[in-house]
Amino acid sequence: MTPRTERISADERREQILAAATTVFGELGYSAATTDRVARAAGISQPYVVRLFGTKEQLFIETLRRTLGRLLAAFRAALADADDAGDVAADVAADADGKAREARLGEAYLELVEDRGTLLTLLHGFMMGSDPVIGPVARDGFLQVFRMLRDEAGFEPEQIHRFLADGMLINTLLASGIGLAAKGDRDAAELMDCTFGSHVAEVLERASA
Amino acid sequence: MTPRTERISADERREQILAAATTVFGELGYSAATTDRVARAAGISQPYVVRLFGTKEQLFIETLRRTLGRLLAAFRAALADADDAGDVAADVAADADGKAREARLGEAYLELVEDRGTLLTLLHGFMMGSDPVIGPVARDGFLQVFRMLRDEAGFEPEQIHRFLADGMLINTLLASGIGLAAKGDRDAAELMDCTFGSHVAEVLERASA
DNA sequence: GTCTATAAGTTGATAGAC
DNA sequence: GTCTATCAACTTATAGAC
Repeated sequence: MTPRTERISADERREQILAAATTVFGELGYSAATTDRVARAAGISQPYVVRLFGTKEQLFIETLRRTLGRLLAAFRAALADADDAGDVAADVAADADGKAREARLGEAYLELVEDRGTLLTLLHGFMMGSDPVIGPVARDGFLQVFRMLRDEAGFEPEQIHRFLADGMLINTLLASGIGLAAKGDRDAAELMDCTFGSHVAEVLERASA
Repeated sequence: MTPRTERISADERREQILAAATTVFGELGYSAATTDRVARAAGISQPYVVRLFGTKEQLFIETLRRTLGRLLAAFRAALADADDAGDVAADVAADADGKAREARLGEAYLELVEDRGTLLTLLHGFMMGSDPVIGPVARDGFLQVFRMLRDEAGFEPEQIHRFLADGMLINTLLASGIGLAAKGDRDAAELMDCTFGSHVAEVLERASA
């Protein structure tokens, strides 16, 4: 007889819960999200979620850390790709090289963004700067991204500025649902088109769904 | 004998509550904020807040609308100033004129941002795009800003893009508390400096406090 | 115009069984 | 490794007095 819930290792279960938590926290934010929603999204009981992570706060922190880790990993993978491609034309000007890396990282970001929960969890984390325990985690993550852009991607200050600013605008358009609204609203469509080309606009529309 | 709470007109009281709500919603977000916190910030009882606004959701919507209205009003005032100044040199190239307006609006935004609650309330609103009743209000507000930049400020598409992107980055740096952290953290200071000049960085530091 | 009292619902967390 | 039962705290909203 199949048990109601399959017994799997604690590590697998934790990962499963963190994935579910990313969706739930992303959709509802930290305080509107409930451990019960996370539990049901993971297909287990609410007390078991608490048992495994101690507190809701701890669950969010681990979810946030995991998401930040994935973001950095995706960027690093994109950089590695960019380096490979760069070998072919190793002599191109450093400036063009920087642009190429920027494009690669941008693409990597868009791919991540297609998972709505991932990015919204990050955003919600950044919004909680005044929380004494979550705030430092979020800031630390942001600074890690900054250092990566500066030290590993070799971005110029102005490049960093633009990259981060565009990322935040994408986040906002996504979170507010303007990406989706663009289908039916003329101004929204024009806004999407003028802030980012039609390419990005399409990705955001898909991601909004 | 002075009554516990001074009796004032309902309109005055509503405005007072909305101001308090802006601070509380900004600091805690929609769902972590309680009607009790708002009441205490306004110096009245919790049931009275509910009595005047019907529901917490309605209170937030009115708070959000008021904040969006103030944002637009501040931008329009800045544009009026810019036009006055422009008269003196009415013959300058349209391009330079656009830049001047951009600078004015940027300054106006920074002034607003100095009230932490105002901007964070907006941000929280934008994050609630998937809420069936709050989402539309937030999107509508965003689009109003877009139309104002396009039709009243006469911004070029790329100008709109940059203006919005920079605004969102400022919001994030503020909300996450990196602006404040810059005082003690070398990387945070460099981040602030490289994304925005030292002028803006100083304002953001003040606003973070 | 404003309060006190309180009902009713939700949610995080604990205890203990299997 | 996972569940059921359940408590305690909190929060929105209502009723009714002043």
